[in-house]
Amino acid sequence: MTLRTRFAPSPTGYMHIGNLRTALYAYLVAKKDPEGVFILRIEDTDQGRLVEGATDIIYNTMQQCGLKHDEGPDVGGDYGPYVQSERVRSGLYMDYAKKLITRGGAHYCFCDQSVIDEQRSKTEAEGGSFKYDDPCKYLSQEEIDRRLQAGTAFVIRQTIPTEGTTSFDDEVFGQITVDNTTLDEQVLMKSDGFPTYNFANVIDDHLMGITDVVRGMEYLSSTPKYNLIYEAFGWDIPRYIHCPPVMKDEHNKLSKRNGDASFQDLVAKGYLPEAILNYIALLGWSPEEDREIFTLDELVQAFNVKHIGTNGSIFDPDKLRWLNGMWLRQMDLDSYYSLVKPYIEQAVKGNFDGRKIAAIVQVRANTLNEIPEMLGFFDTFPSYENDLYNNKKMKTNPEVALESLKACEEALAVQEDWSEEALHGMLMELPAKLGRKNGQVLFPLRLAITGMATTPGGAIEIASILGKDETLRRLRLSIGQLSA
RNA sequence: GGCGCGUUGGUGAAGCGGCUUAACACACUGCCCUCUCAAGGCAGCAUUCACGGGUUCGAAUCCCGUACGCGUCACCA
Repeated sequence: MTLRTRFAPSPTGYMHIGNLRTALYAYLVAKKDPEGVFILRIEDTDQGRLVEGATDIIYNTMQQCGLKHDEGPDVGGDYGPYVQSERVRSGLYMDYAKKLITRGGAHYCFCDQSVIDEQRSKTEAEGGSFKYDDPCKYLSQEEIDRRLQAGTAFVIRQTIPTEGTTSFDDEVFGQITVDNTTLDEQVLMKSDGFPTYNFANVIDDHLMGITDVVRGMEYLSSTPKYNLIYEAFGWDIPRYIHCPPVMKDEHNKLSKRNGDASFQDLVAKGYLPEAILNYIALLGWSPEEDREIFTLDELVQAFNVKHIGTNGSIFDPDKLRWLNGMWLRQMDLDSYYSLVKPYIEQAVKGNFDGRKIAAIVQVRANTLNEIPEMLGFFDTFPSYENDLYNNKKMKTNPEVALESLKACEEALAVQEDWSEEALHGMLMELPAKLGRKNGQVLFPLRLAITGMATTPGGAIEIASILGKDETLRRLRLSIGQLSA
C-alpha cells in the first residue's frame, strides 16, 4: 500500500506558521517514502467562515515553499474532487452517514439545538459535566420514519458505546486510552446537509486512501471518536502523527488573532521561504546529525517522525534571523545579487556598482529588509561631528585623523587604478610611512568618506565603490571640516 | 469541572537505567582576528533535569502522587 498523507487546511485566512509546519511534516512523512504521495485537500464545510482569496494564499504559500502536492484541487488526481464542498454535492457524506446508521455507529437526532444548549449551560452553571443523552437514540424505527416523512429537520449524531474503552497508538505520543463514557455523541451531519469537519475528515481520509494522518495535537482527544467511526465501517485505522503546537510564548499559541507573523508577513519582512521552512522544521523536531541548515530535499532525507517532540515550542525570531542570515551568506554572489538588487536600488540611486555593494552587504544582512537602511550614505554624504574621530580602540582623535587624511588625499589624488585590490595595496603602505597603525589611517578615512560611525564595509571597499571623484570630494570636505 | 497530554538553562533541543561533572544551536558575556560594523575563531553561561516520594547497587531516564501549563468537551475546523 502506498504511503499517502494530506494537508487539509480550511480557507479561512492567512497561512500561519503552525499550519505551515503541519504541512511541512505531512510532506516530509510522504516524501520520506520514494513512492509517497502528498495531497492537498481543501476543507470548506463551514460555509460561513470562508474567506475570499484564502485558497489562493494556500496555493501560493505551498508553491513558494516548494511543498509540491501530488494531488489536489489544482493538479487533479484519482481521488477527487479535493474540495469538500464539491463532494457534498454528490451526496457522498449523507450516503455514508446513512450507512453508518445501519451499522449502529450513528443515529438521527431531531432535538432542537436550543433545548440542548439550555441543558448544557444549566448543567455547567451547576458545575457539572454535561454530556448529552439524546432521547432520539431510543426512538422506534416507525417514529423515525414518520418524522423523516414529515420533513422534520434533523442532524445525524455519532452513537458511542456506553461502556468500554477506546485506545490507539500515536507515533508521537504513544498509546492513548480513553473511557467511551467520556466521549461525546457529536454531530456528524448538520441540518443544512453538510457534514461537520469531524465526519468529512474521516470519510475523506479513508476515501482518499490516507495512510498517515499528520495534524495538530488539538485533535488528540477527538481521535478515539474518529476511530470508532472507522471501526463501525470496518475500515483500517490510519497511522497517527500528532504534532505539538508552535507557541508565541509560554502560554499562547502562535495565531493570527494575536497579530503574530504569518508566512507571508515573514516573507514581506525579508525572510527567505527556504529559511523559514528550515527554521520551522526545527521547531518540534530535531535532526540526528549535529547540524541545522537543511534544504527541503535534505529535510526529506533527515526527517524522522521518532524525533518529533511532545511539548510545544516557542517560536524564536532571533534564531530565525540567524538562520536566514546563514542562508543569505551561503549563496553565491550572482544569485545573491539578483535577489537583493531591488533592495539595494531602493536605497542607492547613484551610479555605483550594485554587485560590489551586494558583496559587502551579504556578510552583514540577516534579512533583506535591513539592507536599504545600511546603504543611505552612498547617495548622500551625511553631516557628522568631528568628535566621531575620537576612538579609543583605534587610537585616533581629530588631530591624528587630520594628519592621516591629508596623507590619504595626497596619495589618492594621484592614484589611477581604483580597483579594490589596487587601493588596498596602496593604502596599506601609508600607515607605515606615517609611523601609524592601520586603524589610525583607515578608520579616519572610512569616517571621512561616509560620515557614519559604522558602515557595512571598510574604507577601502567603500572608497572603491564610491569611485575616485566622489571619494576625493568627500575626503576634501572632511579635511576642510577638520581644519576649521 | 470531566477527560487527554505535557513539564531538561532566557529559547530550540540531545538524552531512552551506568559512557552525563547534561551534547549541539540561538541569545547573552568576554577574548582573538580586524580599517568601523558584521562574518569567523575561542571561551564562559543548567553541579542539575517542575516538586515530593518510591523501585534500583545506580534515575533526567522506570513507577506513584502533587503543582503548574496546554488541549478538548460546538450543527468551528
